[in-house]
Order: sequence, then structure tokens, then C-alpha cells
Amino acid sequence: MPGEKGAILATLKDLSRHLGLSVTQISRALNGHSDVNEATREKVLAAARQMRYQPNLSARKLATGRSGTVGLVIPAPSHAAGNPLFVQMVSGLSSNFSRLDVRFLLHIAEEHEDPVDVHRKLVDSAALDGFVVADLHVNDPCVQFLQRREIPFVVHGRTGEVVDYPYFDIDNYGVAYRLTSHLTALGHRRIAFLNGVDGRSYCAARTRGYIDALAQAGVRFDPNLHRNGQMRESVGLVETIRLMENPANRPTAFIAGNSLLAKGIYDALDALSLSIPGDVSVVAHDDLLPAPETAAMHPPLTVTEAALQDSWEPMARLLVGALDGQAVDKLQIIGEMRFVERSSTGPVQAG
Amino acid sequence: MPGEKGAILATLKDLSRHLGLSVTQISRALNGHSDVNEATREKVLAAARQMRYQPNLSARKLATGRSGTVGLVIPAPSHAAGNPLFVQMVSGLSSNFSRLDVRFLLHIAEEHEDPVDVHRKLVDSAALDGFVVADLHVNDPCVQFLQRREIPFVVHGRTGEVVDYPYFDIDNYGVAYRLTSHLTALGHRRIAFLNGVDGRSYCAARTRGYIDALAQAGVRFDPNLHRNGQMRESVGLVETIRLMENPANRPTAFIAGNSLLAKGIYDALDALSLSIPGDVSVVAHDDLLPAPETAAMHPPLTVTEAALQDSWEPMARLLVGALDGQAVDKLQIIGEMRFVERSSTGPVQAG
DNA sequence: GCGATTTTCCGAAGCGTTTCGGAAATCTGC
DNA sequence: GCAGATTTCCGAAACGCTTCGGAAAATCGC
Repeated sequence: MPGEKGAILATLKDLSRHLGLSVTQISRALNGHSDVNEATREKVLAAARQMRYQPNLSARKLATGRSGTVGLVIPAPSHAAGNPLFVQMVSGLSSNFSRLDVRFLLHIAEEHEDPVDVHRKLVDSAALDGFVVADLHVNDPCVQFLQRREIPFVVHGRTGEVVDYPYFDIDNYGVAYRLTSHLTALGHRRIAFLNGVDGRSYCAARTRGYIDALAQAGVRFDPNLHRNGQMRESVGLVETIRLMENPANRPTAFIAGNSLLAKGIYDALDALSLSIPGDVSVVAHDDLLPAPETAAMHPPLTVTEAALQDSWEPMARLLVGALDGQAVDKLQIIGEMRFVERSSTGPVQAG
Repeated sequence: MPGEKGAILATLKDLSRHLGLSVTQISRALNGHSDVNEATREKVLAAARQMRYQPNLSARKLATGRSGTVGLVIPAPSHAAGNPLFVQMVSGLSSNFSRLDVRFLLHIAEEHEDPVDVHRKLVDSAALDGFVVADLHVNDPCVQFLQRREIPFVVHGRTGEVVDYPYFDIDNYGVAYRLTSHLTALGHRRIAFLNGVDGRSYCAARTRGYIDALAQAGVRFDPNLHRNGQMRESVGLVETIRLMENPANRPTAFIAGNSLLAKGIYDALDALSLSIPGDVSVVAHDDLLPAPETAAMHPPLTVTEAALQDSWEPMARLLVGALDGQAVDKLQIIGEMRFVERSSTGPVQAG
């Protein structure tokens, strides 16, 4: 490995000396400026490759104000449960950013740290150019802070139907509306909704979709049938048991916020010896997580589906768009959602 | 929030103007140098706090050569399985580094990328000061590269018994030796070992411990009884079935590389209607993962235990030690291991 | 072949920090 | 009060990069 250990990193000055050109011109050649001769540009590029030149990002940051690094701040508790979504998100974002030649920094905030302070420190120390914000709250303080400081960011989800920042989101309102009206069309009136974590914005949007679809069918919203919680199998199981305990007001159909909740509902109904869709209909939104596969459940589950997996590429793209100063309205994407009717839904039973 | 939006970040020059001191002196006051009056130091610190001064890390990097950021490079496939260890490691490292005021950068390498190139690019672009290396191979090329370039790093595990770089490791040789000799002492001669991933250094160390302990008891090593593979429940199950299929050479005892493998062994023996420890003894090394709990298994599992959880704090500490230029021999830690005898082991059956 | 463009190049300044060498101020002991 | 030691401070340079304004060289029209 000749030259590997001693020859530290080549700088512009080295290239300049080597080629007999000014540092300025080298810089402009490398960065694709227009006022440099094609012949010399190629010479420069060749030399840069040969000398393994890598621009010093700290120096560039100092000169331009941009570090080429973005970050994601996650509060410690959220992944404590070994959340599989966490892994998927982090690796999806990391690889998509590196494909765009942007470094990705993950910061796990301690329990006691204020997330806003963490963001502040990260930008003030000139470490990060922009942020990904996930697991959005209804009035998210981090979003408010980043907006106030005019720091580029992209969110996964959004805090309302119409907002003025870049985001990638699925139509959560539409998801809930679609699933609910599928059930009302089958005659269901008592439709339980095991939604997501209270206070999250996707959850609030889905609540609105659910209520509107019910109203459309002339059904009054019954708060007792709407439950919030972690989207885990165990939660689906427990809440289903609870809801079925009350004979007076038993739901005839369930909507699950995701496939894990649906799995719990299936388990609970099985334990109660209730058949799907004979006794109870079940629908869910499916993020297409590796497991469970909703098509392979018994019976196959009727779902709206939108691959969570597909959101990381747009997320990365949107953030670099924001860094490049593109207009916000070009940086808002609503992911596609498909309704897939399978055999977990049927007309409501008489009685 | 007055002054939040307009007043961008305060610099040393701002403080200098504000206090009527030179930039030099401010810098030295903040960094705890000796040649600054206590009274003025306090004035400086107060002003810095009040103006929310945050040092510009890029500028500092340029001046000192250190960025205050370390990284971990993970090849994409390793976590694809939703590996729970991955989550634990990343969050453990991230929070421990941030506690030491060091930023932690996670880089997920693409399938096609050479891990060495990734490391090279990261240091040459002046992004990172040092690295954590995990999931170590026997002759790890990343370790070799980092050593050649004299870049600080700390590894989780080690490539041999005696090495000249910082590491945190458990005594893998000792673990295997202890478990094996516990079984030989009970009279077992045909002891199967479901080890870890082939080519990993912990795996090789355990193989040596196993072989030496066998030799000590006068037992010849039988390659057929030694299996490598992912440490997953399903692997434990499959390999156990395979090993028990051959009536001529059935093992009377099993050693599992971790608790997940042990779980698979339990399941397989149960399916084969074999009792533990009546028919077969089982021992394992337990990293004290959240699940499964080896004490709660039926029967409770005899293990060597060492909490993986406890390795991230030392890892972080060791790497900053290496960054600070501490001597390598002060930066090598072997984690404590406890032998816990429970009821999954018994004397070998006659016949 | 001469002035006017156009193309290609360069010097110098600046980003925010640290550090080297030395200067100014304060404190000794007498 | 004065030489010398000590404490406290400062100016300037440097890290590697980008960019502004202008200079040099090539090209053009005629």
C-alpha cells in the first residue's frame, strides 16, 4: 500500500502546486463552474482522482455555511421497545442520504433532554444543515423551532392538512375515511377504531377521517369505540377483549391502525371464538412491514396499503431539495395508497 | 422568543467585542487554559452563556484537526433481519457518546460499497475523528486500514488474544472453556457446540476455548459437533434436529452461542420429546438480551452471563480515550463474566 | 492588425477557531 | 522604586475552502 500511511490527505493547495494552476481555478474546476476550460477541467479531475483528493468538509462549511450533513433526533424511549420501525427508518434514511452524497447523523436524545435544545445545539455548533423530523406531534415544538430559525427540514407526516413546510405523508385522513366507509357500506354501525398514539398528527388525521365517514353514513361518533395506544399486537389484543366485554355495545367491525394491531385483533377474536368476517369484520391500514403479511393472515385482511419502505427515498430527496432552496410547494408529497379488498369483511349480521 | 430568529449564532468575535477582550483570550478562557484571570474567566463564561455561544465545530476542526464526531459503519445486510442487537448497539453508543459531548454518526454502507473505502472517505473528508468497529472479522480489513492510517478506533471484540489497539471484549475463549468443562466434568463426551457466525473473531476464540477444554478432558474434537451460523432461534432449532438425527453420534449435551440459539435448542428437544437435563444437557452464553430470559426458561438455563448492554459505556469511553492519545494498554477492557449454574445440566446418562 | 468582446484565469479576503511568540501589566523581594 | 519573575493579555498566522473583483489571454469583427 504505497503512500497510504504517510501521505495524508491531499488539499487544493497540493493540487495547485502539482498542476501549476491557482487554487481558485482548481476549486472552480472541481465544482463545475462555467469559467474554466474543458481541457484544464479534465486535467484537474484526473489529478484529483489520482491524488485521491477529498474536499475538507469542515473548511467548506466554514466558507459556504453548509456542512453536507443532516440529522435525525430521536427521543430515547421511542425505540426502547426494540421498535422495528426504528431500524427500518434509520437504515432507509441513512442509505438514501449517502446515495445523495449527504452524511446522516443519528442523535439519540437522553430522557431528560429537551428535543428542541438538542436541535438548537446541533445547528448552533455548525454540525448540521438540516433535519428529518419523524414521529410528529400535533403541535410539534421541534417543527416550530426549525421554522422560526429558518432551518431546512422535512417531516414524515404533517401537523395539519395544509402546512408550509416540506413533508412526505400518506393521506391518513383518506385512509381512515376509506376503511370506515367500506364498513358502513356493508351496513356496520358500531365500528371500533384502534388508532395510534394519542397526540401524534397521523393519529389525529385518521380520527377526523373516521368521524367524517361515520357522519356521512349517518352514524354518530362514539368515543368509547375509539381507542389510542401503541401500535403493537398486545395492545390490539387487549383492547379488543375490552371492547367485546360489554355486550350492550359490542362493535360489529374493527379498524386497526396497522397490521400489528390487526394481528392482535385476530388473536383476540380467535380466543373469543368469534369468526371473521362471520361475526366481526376487520380492516386495517397496512404499512407493508416485513411481518405480519396481511395477505397471508386467516382470513386474508382487507387493507389500505402504502409501503413505509418507500418513504425514505422521497424523504431524503425532499430534504436536499429544501437545502437547495427549492420552493416549499414542490417539496410536499403525499404517498400513494391502495385499497385491497380481501375476505376479512362482510355484511353486518342481523341482531 | 426574543432574539431567536434574527440573532444567528454568536461567535468569539461577538463575545470579544462585547467584553472588550481579545478573541484569543476569550478562546483561552472558554477552553480552561491557565493563563487567564479567574475574574475575567467568569465574566467570559457568563457572557457566553447569556449570548448562547456555541463553538463552531467546523472552525475548530480546521484549527485543531479534530471534529468531535465519531462514526460507526454498518454494512447493509447485517441489520436487514431487523436485528435487535443493532438497535441496542446504535442507541447505546449514541447516547453514551453524546453524554461525553461527542457526536455520533451512523453510516449504513450500501451492499456494493467496500467498507474500507467508506471509512477512508469519511476520514479524508475530515468528517470523523475516530470509529467504532463492531461485528469484527478474523482479519478485519477495516481494522488494518485504520491502523495503517493511524486513525483512532475502538473495537467491540478483538482479532486475537493479544492485539495492539483499543477494544472492549468479553473473554470468549474463557466463556467457551468454562461451559465446555462444566459439561465434561459431568461426564459428557459428545458435546455439540452451536457457535456463531463463521469468520467472526468471537466465534474463532470460542472455538479455541471449546477445543482446549475438550482436550483437557481427554476428548477429541469432532468437527461434526461444531456448527456455525446466525445466532437465531430458528438456526438453533434446525441444527439440533440435524444433530439428533444421527443415532450413532448423538450429542448428550449442547452449548449455545447465545440465548436465542438456546431457545431453539429447547424447542427442538421438546419436539423430539427429550427432557432437559434428563436426556440432554444444555448450556449457553447469555448476553442478557431483553428476551429470552434464561432464568425463566423451563428448565432454567445454566449460563455464563455478561450483559451486552454494559459494553456501550466503556466503548464510548475507550474511543475518547484513544482520541485523547492515551496509551493503548490502558484502553483494553475485558468485560466481567459470571457462571450461573441452574438446572439445565446434569450428569450424562448411561448408555 | 487593432479595439472590443469573450473566455480563462488569478490574488486576496474571509469563514471561526486555536496557538505561537511575545508584550504589557502586576507582583516579588529588597 | 527598581530589576526580575510572574501573571495576564494580545496580534498575527494558520487550517482548507469559496468567492469577489479584476487581470491576462484568446477570440472576434472589420
